[in-house]
Amino acid sequence: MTPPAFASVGEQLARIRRGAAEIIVESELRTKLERGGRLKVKLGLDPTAPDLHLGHTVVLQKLRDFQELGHEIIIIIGDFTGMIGDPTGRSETRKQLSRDEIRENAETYRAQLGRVLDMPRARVEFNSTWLSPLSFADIIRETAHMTVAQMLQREDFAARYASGRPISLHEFLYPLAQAYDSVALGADVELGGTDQTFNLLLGRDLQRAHGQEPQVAVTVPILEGLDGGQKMSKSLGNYVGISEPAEEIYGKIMSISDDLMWRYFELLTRLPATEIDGLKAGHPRDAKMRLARTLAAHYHGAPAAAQAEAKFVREVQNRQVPETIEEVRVDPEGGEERAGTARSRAESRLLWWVLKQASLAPSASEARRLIEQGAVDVDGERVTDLDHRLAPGRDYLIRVGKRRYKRVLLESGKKA
RNA sequence: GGGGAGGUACCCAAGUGGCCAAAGGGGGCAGACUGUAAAUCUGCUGGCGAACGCCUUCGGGGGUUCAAAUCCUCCCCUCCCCA
Repeated sequence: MTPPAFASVGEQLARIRRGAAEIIVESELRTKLERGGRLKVKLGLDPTAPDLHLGHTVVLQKLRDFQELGHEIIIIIGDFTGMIGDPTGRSETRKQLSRDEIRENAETYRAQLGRVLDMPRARVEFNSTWLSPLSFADIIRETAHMTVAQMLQREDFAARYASGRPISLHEFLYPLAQAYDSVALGADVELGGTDQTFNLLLGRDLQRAHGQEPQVAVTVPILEGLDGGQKMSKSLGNYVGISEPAEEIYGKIMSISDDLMWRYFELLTRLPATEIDGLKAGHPRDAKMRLARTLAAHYHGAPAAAQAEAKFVREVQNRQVPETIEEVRVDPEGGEERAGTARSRAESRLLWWVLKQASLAPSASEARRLIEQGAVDVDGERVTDLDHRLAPGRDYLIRVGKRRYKRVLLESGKKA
């Protein structure tokens, strides 16, 4: 495949700048572009979390920009560094992944990355390729290029050090390993979130130490999660995965705050500014629907997005009962035996017990709380009576909370 | 090596013999309000066929006591200061 002819340096820079947080150093980037060759543009990915979410797509879109500008993009699967774990404040050493797990995760990555990048034209590397052969002596030589004071410039190290929380020595090696990747590749540009700034800069230092021209660091903003506060991450549960069904993406986007919505418009879509301004003038709900539709369509196509929207309007805005509801069979004889209580079972079962059996509540206590708080509907009727019983031999439409429906068939219990 | 401070529920953090299933905050869940908004207000937030009660839970193991998050003891882990 022939790469498209390079756009002018000015156009390229404009494209790269858009949505970027920082370019360090922009004049160096200009120089590199002016030479006219394909730049090696690197992005490192952590192999332990192969489920990409919208937060990841911010930087991936930027990588896509470089790709469309004709440069060589290189995805580094951090299979070696993955065993260290990037110290993000949580002091947790990760377990080493097996070869098979890594291979499997890499495949998952490839499939998911394909939703944003042109994978046939992308280069994928595993950093174990050059990191595992390093000897202890090699590593010592590399560590000699950095100082503790330098490490403590990194914000989360500094914060932990200041507040007396532990910093394991090996955590210092993560940025070093990442920097070494840049050396091994001779990277011209490295991308990352702003939280990666330190690591990217260390790459520059290490490249210099190896007599290479330092890479340019291009950072993108960190996307806030659905809660609008912390960054989007799987472990915080405030994320939208790009592999999620269109209706999930749609629904999750509709639940974000208005403030956050504009942020998402800016970082996740490529809508022209004028169009966004137009949306700001209208009803925020409509703007949010537009955002939800746009993102759902991006990963699942326009038809699926339209369907998701229709479903949302029907079930959520118009509060209609969903068309498809999970059905659960509950055996009235189920559960643990308890002396003296078996008699009443066959005739009827307490609602809270049924909720637990149908997995509508994790425990009987929780089920009771939900009933007491008015969160439970049976066949459209709110039930707040803890003693409410259901007769076996028929099914019930039970709703818990705003949107959790299940059709529960309480069996007759006359088996054998 | 010496000295000091700590490890409490999902997270932070009170509690230093019974009134402790353990204050307060965050988070979460639910209700009200809505645009499934957000914000706000209110309630709930270990488990067990209610309440009463019982069981499990205050780093881990032993022990003292009628009674232990709290006292003793050994062990594990973290941080600070000095060397």
